[in-house]
Amino acid sequence: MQTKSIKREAVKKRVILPRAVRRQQLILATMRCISKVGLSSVTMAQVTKEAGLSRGIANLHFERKENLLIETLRFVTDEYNRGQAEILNAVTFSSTAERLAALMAFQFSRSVTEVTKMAVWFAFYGEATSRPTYQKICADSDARAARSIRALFTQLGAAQDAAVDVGAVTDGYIALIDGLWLNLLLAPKKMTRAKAKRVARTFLEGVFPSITLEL
Amino acid sequence: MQTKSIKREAVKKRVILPRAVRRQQLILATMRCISKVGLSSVTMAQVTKEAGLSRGIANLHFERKENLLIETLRFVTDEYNRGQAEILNAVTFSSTAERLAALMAFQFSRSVTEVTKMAVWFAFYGEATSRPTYQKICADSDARAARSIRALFTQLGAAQDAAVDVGAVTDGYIALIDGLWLNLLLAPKKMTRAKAKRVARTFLEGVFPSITLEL
DNA sequence: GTCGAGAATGAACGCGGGTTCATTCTCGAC
DNA sequence: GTCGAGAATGAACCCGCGTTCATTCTCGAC
Repeated sequence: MQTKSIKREAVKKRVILPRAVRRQQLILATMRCISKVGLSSVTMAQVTKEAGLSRGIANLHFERKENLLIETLRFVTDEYNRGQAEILNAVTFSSTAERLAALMAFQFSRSVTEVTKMAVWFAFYGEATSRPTYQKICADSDARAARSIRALFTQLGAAQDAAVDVGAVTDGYIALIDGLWLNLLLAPKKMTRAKAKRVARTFLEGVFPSITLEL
Repeated sequence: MQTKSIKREAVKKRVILPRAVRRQQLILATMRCISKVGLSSVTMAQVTKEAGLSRGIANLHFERKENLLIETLRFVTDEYNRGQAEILNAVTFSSTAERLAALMAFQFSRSVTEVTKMAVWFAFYGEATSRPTYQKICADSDARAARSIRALFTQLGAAQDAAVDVGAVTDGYIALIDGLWLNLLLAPKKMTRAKAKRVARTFLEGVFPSITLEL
């Protein structure tokens, strides 16, 4: 007799999916919401709606809102660190300069500089001062990133004629990238990915005079 | 007969002060609160308590919470821009290099890098993506700062042997300072004001080889 | 002194948001 | 097919926060 299915449009069939899938759906929805309305006014209702799921599901998979936020931050930092590590550990580069060029290309790639990700990144940075958990995640991520970049710069420094303060250059390069990302986010009309790359190159050619960077 | 004043400790006498004073008290209290609990969880109750005033006073002087927050952001950016302009417009410097050194000293002075101020600064940056008003205030402040720094660097560039991409160097310097501030805020144990200054100097000496910066 | 303007107070209100949980639904085991 | 475990739902609850406003207090004008 097909009673229910006749002329019933948009019948929402309940779907059951693995925990990991649900968690990722919610994390991605959270990122979109943060970049849309800001960390300080994201609500659970918005996130679950954005994910196309029911009200209570976030609590089912993350217990508390705070956990969802923390996992979102971790998701973004982990993804970045994986990408960076992939380049810095790859064995396929024929020169250090080439590896460095690849790093910069990655740091200013569309994928990394996507508003959705950078908005999340800086939203949490902005709250890190008052939230030890955020601060720790950010600091750990930064430290990991710094260590491998420092190694790269040590190689580059050894190939120079004059002595280079590798520590200062590493700190400076990382700060420069952070600052450029911030600019990219706050004034996208004034700062572009191409311009940012040129700025970074100018800096590197300044401190490593004998380098040649093809981008 | 002195009825009331005998043995009455902590008698709260109601004090009436000019509007401007009250506003500033509230703004300063807001800054302390933001750096303590974060922009996303500041409450009016906290702010007024921190200011040692009554519950309703913030609404009396600012109407809505949002206005208080906006004025707080403006307060911080204005103060910074006034300080920077003072150095960049001063007529007392005998050389451009000297003026630049003064700028750096200011940018990493105790007063500017105070947690209370930087936490506020980055808290609003973090929300700027989703709040046009914040974004505009930040962008305007940045633009003003950039213009005068660019003028300074144009002078420095003209004194160099080789051609310098002044636009790129200006953008880079500003990004570098922002990034160093962020580091100072997030990892104060790893980055110090002295170290940050050294990093900035390394960068400048790289792009302006013939400069000498005494700090 | 008296009076009025308006600054300051804080109790009370209403709404919006996180969280809970009874209920419904799905799917694999048997 | 039947059953049970547990995934998913969303209405309901409750608390906390921004905002309001009747009331109190201060101070300058006269």
